[in-house]
Amino acid sequence: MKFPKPSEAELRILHVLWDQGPSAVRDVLAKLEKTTGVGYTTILKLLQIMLEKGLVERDESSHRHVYSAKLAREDAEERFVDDLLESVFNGSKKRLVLQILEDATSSQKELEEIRRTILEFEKGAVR
Amino acid sequence: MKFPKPSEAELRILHVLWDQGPSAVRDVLAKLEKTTGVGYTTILKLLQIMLEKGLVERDESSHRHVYSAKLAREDAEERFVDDLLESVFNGSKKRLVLQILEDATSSQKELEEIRRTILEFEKGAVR
DNA sequence: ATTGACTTACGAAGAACTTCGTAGTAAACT
DNA sequence: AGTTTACTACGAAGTTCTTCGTAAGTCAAT
Repeated sequence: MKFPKPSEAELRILHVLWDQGPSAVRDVLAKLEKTTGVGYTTILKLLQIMLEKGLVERDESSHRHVYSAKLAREDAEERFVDDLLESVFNGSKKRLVLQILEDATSSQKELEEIRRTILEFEKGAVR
Repeated sequence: MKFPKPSEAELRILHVLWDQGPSAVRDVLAKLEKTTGVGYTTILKLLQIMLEKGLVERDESSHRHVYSAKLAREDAEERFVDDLLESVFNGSKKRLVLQILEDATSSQKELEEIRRTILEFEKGAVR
């Protein structure tokens, strides 16, 4: 277990770093202040904490520090999925997938998309 | 949004109530003390808090209170999946399913199981 | 009826998370 | 150069979560 699980607020910041690439505090704030209403120093503090945890790294060569995600999107996704599987579905991927399919908000279009995804995956991923 | 999202410890207790049905504190403890090493009053306190939140209800007719889950397993599963979709996968079920398939711990057997699950679902669920 | 075991209620402490205010420092601008 | 603006660092407060200790109530069995 290399990385700690990012908290909700940390995850919001990681999304920005994944989407925009290396960013200064103000760049992250620009993306989050509308949706979260959070202040500048909050983002700063969170990034500092994330730095300590190893979730991000920073470039201090200029006065305006630039942060980038050290935890890859894929790895974070896998970590969250594994945790959900363990804590909610007793490790059963089958039951998790079924729950996704049965989700009240599932549209016909989504279902078709998921079906195609699985077909393509099986075609490409021979193990 | 009727129910608050159960915390980790609350979820562990809900699993016991889902599996065993209505249970007293001691019954829950019996199932959890080996795995979590947690004490009696911890379970008691958690159940009291869960009662306040509406996650469980209790029968006080006897001195030994009996708790039962008010939040259904299905509803909890849906809630957790929806939250994960929102917070990690930007609402994309396709990407979540893909992540499950790509999960490092996926065995051939599991993949086959998931494929069958989807086929069966599509057969049964015409919309 | 006293003791002992079991139970509930309550408070409190420690940890993690989230947020912000304040102070100090660097950069930019007139 | 002096002032304004932008940035970092740090501390602290409020919240939730998890845990347990202690006190008080109930019940059964001697």
